[in-house]
Amino acid sequence: MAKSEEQVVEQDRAASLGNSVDDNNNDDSNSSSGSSDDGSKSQAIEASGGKYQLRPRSLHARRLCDGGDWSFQDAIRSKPRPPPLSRYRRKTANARERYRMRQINTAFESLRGVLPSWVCSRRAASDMTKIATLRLASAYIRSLQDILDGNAPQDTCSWVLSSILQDASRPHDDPERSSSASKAPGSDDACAHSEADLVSLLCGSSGAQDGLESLSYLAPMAESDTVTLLLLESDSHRHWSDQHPPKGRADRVWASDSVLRCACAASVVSQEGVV
DNA sequence: TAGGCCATCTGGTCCT
DNA sequence: AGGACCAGATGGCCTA
Repeated sequence: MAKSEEQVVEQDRAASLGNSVDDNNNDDSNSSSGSSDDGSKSQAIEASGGKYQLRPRSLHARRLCDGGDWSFQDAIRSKPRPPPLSRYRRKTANARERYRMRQINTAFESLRGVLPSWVCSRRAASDMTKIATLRLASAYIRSLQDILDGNAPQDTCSWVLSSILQDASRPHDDPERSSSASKAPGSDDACAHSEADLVSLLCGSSGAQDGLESLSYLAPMAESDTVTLLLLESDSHRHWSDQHPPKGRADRVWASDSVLRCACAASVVSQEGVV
């Protein structure tokens, strides 16, 4: 026989009563009840080289750590804890939460779908995490904005574009391309010669706040890989830019894909400390 | 084995 | 009251 909702509520409440405010705190219960308020603050242990911090587990210590100066006891008294949800409502809430998260994941999939393939091409599919997707999309949007605003490094781009276009016209999932990009460069003298030119061009065109900084969180790419990627058969492509000088906004937008690749490469080069 | 990413559960808060 | 949103906790899976 099914339990009545009241019974379930009672059961849940009884279960929750075992959890005081400091439930699941076993380590710092002493500090929260003792006189070590200063110590609780210091319990925000630095971890992972300062990238993140460990917060105290007890609410009391956490309030102190977060800088609140209100009375914890007063807060407890003035705002009684609401009863836990019934089992039915808990289940429905869980289902809603799952649905909400599915929607979020669907949105992430859509976002990955609208990103140009080359933006993600250097990443394995498994590397397109949510945070990576957001960062790439953010960089992509900012770079598009730069192009529309005319802030893109066009001199640089017009030179580099020619070496990019064939790559852009290839199938995006060409395994050879990624392997060639990761291949150890340096065997080609022409590449080695052009590398300095490229770097100087990229450095000269990437000002301190030219928008390329927005790409700084792209996946790190070795300078040698960047140059190898950009200089693939550059001579044969140079003819293209001669025959197709940028005319208007449409052309610029049309070339945005390649311009962005240039911007990404420039960003990566500067990120590698070449500048 | 540590660390990253993810899905899920859960409680708190705010809004309608 | 119930739903939406958020953040913390937890465990599983994968990879270096």
